[in-house]
Amino acid sequence: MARIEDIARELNVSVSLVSKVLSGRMGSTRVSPRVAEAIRGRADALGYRKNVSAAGLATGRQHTIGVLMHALGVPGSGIAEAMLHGISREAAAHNQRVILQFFHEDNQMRSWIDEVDHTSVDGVMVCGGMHWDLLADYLALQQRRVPIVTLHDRQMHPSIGTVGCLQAGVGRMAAEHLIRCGCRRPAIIGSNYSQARGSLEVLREADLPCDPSRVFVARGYLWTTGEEAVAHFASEGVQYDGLIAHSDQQAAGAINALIRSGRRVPEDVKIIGVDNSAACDFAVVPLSSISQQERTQGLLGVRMLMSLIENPQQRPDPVWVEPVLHARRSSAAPA
Amino acid sequence: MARIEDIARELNVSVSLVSKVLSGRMGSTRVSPRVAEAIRGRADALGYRKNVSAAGLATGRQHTIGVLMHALGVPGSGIAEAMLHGISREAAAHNQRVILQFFHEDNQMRSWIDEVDHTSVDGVMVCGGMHWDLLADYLALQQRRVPIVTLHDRQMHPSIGTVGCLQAGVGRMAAEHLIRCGCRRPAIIGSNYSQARGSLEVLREADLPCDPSRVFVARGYLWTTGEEAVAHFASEGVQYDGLIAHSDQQAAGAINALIRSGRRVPEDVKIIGVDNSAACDFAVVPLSSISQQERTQGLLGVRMLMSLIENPQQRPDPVWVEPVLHARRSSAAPA
DNA sequence: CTGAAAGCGCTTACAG
DNA sequence: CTGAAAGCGCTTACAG
Repeated sequence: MARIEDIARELNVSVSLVSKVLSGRMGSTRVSPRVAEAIRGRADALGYRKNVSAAGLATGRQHTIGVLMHALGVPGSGIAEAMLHGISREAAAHNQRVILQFFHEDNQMRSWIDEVDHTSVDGVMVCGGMHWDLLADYLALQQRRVPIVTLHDRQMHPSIGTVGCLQAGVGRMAAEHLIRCGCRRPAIIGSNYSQARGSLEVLREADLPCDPSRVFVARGYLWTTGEEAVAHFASEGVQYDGLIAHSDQQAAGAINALIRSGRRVPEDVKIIGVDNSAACDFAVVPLSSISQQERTQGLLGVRMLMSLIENPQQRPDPVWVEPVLHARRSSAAPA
Repeated sequence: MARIEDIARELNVSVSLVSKVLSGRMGSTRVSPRVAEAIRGRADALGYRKNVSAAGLATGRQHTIGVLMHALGVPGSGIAEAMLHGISREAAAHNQRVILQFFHEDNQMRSWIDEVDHTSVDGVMVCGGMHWDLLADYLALQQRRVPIVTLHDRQMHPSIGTVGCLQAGVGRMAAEHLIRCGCRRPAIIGSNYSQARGSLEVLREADLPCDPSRVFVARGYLWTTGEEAVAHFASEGVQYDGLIAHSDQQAAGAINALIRSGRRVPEDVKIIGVDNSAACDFAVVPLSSISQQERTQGLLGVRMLMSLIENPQQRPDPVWVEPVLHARRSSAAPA
């Protein structure tokens, strides 16, 4: 509960000087090292801690960023947590606190944003599902001088900073990998349009079958959709020697269904998922997967946001992280 | 950027009155509904947002709680995220912001705590691994008038509020379940001492084999320890018809190893894990598991912390949530 | 009952 | 160069 004033009084120096020394912002002021040392020593001895509200009120900087996480990732994927780890660590490196709020509905998010301005956070980061309905709210927030960075796979607006991973690239990587492993007729569990498009492009370029019948359009990323896809392709008589899933859960569900129907993975069908979740390693057949580097996204997102906070006029180009392939046995070529 | 003063001036009322109306704390003051309405209307029209730093400085309440998360849960378990969801939602219900920081080492945590006092957060919640080394820091934080609640499975100190799940109870539940499913000779993958003890108690009470040789002491909760346990019991010649694991990853690793060695789950060996993670549903053999209700823990933790913030003198009794059994095929009794 | 005024603890432009 | 003083925007005890 010691205040700057207490230190100043005890040391017979001005409050200004103590403030300047303790905040490290000396301006044009000069102090003898002796005095500076005395001030710091006294602060320590008194257990002085800066009152962040008072400092924030005076400077207008809160040293706080808001993180809004909109239901991200399939349960167990661990991607939301990875992103938060990246954000948390990088924010700490920039001496920023992180205010976290999870959301399930647009309206919760809208009312949170509506209450916020530059006196509560220095900037805002939005993670998870992209919601065009919220664009107007994001822009309104910017008007209130709160810079915003989204961690999405598309840039919603030129004035909104974005870090993400291009989904078409993920889809391309999956298809290229299966082809490299010897697949000639991969099928696709298509939950993500851009990923599916990327995969189909690669198949077309390689002169492999790529008609729409080879894509099972799923509504979601859960393991059940993987089972459904296997059943669907069977009932439609679609032949395939590879399966591109859009989540690891999906891929796991598909593996289970295939094994149950007597097919072998990877001998008969090679499979690859997305998320590189922990379960890839301990699946019956260790699962090949593609990581979108969520942790790195979080880190780069914070950097971009900090740079926007320093210089609000910028319109930074979107940053796209490269997906990373993790090949495991589910896609292994015959030995 | 509108301030209370702007509203007051436009409406020709006092700043005090506007503050009282907008904060809803009228004290002994009375306003006509007409004036109150006018004030609120003007605030809306001007896009007024309370400056939380100024309010915090004046009242001493920050409407913010700090959440320190110390590497919690095996990757993919989803328990850290569940806990955060519970915390985030309940904090919002109490109109509190959540400041989140992840930690990997004691010292990071120590220095965070050391910088904090009641002018930056109203209270602190500690989740994840229990670190006795930090007890002194927690108590020092309390001295600085910051109440603290830990989400641990033991109470570290009578003055520290605690919400958790008693590990012996988890162990008991696992053993009781396997016995109910027909196991007469369960073995244990013992990563958690208290859980193992609980299971052994139940075995002893049921007059089933419970000598130490039936516990494989593992160092960690990853799937590899599950494989190691199966190999260990095989090489030691330990016979078992049930396997109690202390994480789902472990259980999954064990299932894989058992299947590879030609044993059937659940026919030859019944297995149960802990965490009730998403992967339980899409494992080759859907995995029975025990949930420690992390989401509920988070919720109750916030409630306890809020109550400590209102009334710092309390020494609330620890709250232990009941573990919840989720039976799946891996432990199914013969049909 | 009402509102002017002091105060929360810091920062910094600027008078001396 | 230095430090007194004003100011950040809110809250609330208390003088009238």
